Amino acid sequence: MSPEPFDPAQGTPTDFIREAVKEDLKNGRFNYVRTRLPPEPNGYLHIGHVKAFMIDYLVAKENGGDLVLRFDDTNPTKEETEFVEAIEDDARWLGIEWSKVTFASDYFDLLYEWAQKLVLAGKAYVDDQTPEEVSKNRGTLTEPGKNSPFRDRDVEENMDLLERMKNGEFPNGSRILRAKIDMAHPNINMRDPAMYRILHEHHHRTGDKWKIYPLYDWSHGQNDSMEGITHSLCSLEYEDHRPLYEWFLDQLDVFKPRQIEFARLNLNYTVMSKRKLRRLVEENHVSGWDDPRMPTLRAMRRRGYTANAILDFIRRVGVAKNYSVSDVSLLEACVREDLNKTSLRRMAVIRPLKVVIDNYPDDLVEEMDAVNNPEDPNAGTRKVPFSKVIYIEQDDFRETPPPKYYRLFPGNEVRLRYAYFIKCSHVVKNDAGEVIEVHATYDPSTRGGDSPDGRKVKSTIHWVSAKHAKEAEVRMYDRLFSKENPEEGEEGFLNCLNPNSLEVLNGFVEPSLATAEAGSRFQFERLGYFCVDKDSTKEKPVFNLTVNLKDAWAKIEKKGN
RNA sequence: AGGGGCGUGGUGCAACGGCAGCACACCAGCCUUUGGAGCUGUGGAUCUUGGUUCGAGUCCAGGCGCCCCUGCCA
Repeated sequence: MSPEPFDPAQGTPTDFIREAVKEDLKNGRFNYVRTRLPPEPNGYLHIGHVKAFMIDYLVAKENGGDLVLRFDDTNPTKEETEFVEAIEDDARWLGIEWSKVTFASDYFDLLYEWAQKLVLAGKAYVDDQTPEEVSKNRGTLTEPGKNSPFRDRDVEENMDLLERMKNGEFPNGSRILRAKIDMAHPNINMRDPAMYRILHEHHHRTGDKWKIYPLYDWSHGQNDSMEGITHSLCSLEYEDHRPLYEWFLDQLDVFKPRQIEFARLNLNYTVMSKRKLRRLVEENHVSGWDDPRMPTLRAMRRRGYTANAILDFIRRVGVAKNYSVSDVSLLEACVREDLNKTSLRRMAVIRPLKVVIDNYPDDLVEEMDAVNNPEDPNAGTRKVPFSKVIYIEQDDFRETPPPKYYRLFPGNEVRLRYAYFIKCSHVVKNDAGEVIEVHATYDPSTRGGDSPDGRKVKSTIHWVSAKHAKEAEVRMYDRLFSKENPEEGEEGFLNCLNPNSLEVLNGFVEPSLATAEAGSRFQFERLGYFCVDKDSTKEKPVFNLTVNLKDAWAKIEKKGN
């Protein structure tokens, strides 16, 4: 019943990173493998992170190495403890294992000593230029920068100034510590990059101890070295930073990990940047970080996605250096494949239409045997009550059937799943001319769904007994954006929100669903996979659409038009 | 324009000088007590030009296109 645990060794294709790591082991560059997960604790994990996480985790695991979960908390103005917990929780849910949890801030003291070493060696200096001057003197893509007038300060003065920066003697922004490299370097990251900035801010771990905080370039590689990370795997935009990563380590003459870059995950019909996701939440386009339409792990969990399905998707997407945008339909296919094997089937009618079976006894109730999961015989069967008045799906009835429509219409016979053949006799309409009630007759000899005379029907439809059904709220989700690439344009993504991304329906579910617990998953036959939401109550269960079933009829109908 | 990368069906990824393949999507059919699932099949790609080679997606040279880089963000 429970999904099989994810086996990294199974079917994980090789890629250029795995090959590079193997090569490093073979030629002795390293004799073990250790990677690191470097989330910044300033937001929730989204599916894009999963790709990076799995590369880090599996590369370590496949080579008998380990993974360090290191929070990159070098910027106290943006980071919060709340996210640390959430990130760990999501990562655990994915099945990722790490040997220890660390923080960049654990190394602030040692990192400061290393900075002093560089100052002493004449490789770093305190710059008093304003941020504007620093920026202006950096030059442009095509023009070299200009040396700072403070670049040639002597070592003693630099040491003194750095210490006083640390002690909080100077205001924010008044000075920075910079590496002394080359202001004319064609790679702008090498034009005397900043190492420390002054920030009189409270830090979620170190409190008020520090008045200066390291920048990413100065922190990350040094932390990698301190932790004995062999392979620092990151996304493409850090390729330009690799020369700097290596420069610091070379100057320091310390253990030197290897940085390798790969293309991050992008998904169509989705935005992935933290800033944009935050706007969706803050401007109430969604109900929160765990709104099931969001690409965050919290949201996907709530929606009913399994870790297995997400991991399978990541595996199938692969790893390369091409900028790429993956198709959400692949993700959906992975979810269907996983859920198809494991989900219990239930009947639910989400857009109800009343059907009265005129020749069925008024007070009779029969218990029909229904299969729980045709993909899994061990899932057994259950009883579903049947009676004279039932609900069927509005889509399953047409007064005038279009071509190729096999479902119920006047004069046509269909099978009620696990129950009887019924034939539509007539309809009842309201003043507006809408069909509000369908009348039918049943064939008592077809109990269970087969006719003794061998008569066939072309369609089987699902139903619930009106008398026994439980009312339920069903939240139907669709893509949050109506454009394949909502990211293009700054404001663009808010202009292409799909107005129909959430539709709340009130339907009826079979009685066995009345007590389903939050988080449990079912297939509603012929509709899709659904997950019980945390908003569910005993009085009114709430179901989230995880993903719909493939709908062949919808395709036929669409083509007809 | 300077630097760093990347160009293989619609999408994502393979092919490591030797028959361009896989998955999803698409299309057609079979089967079906889910128009689900499953099964079978079709179509469709090496950015371009030249070179090396018996043989080039792969190696070389030029061109073209796309992405990233001028935070005291990561």
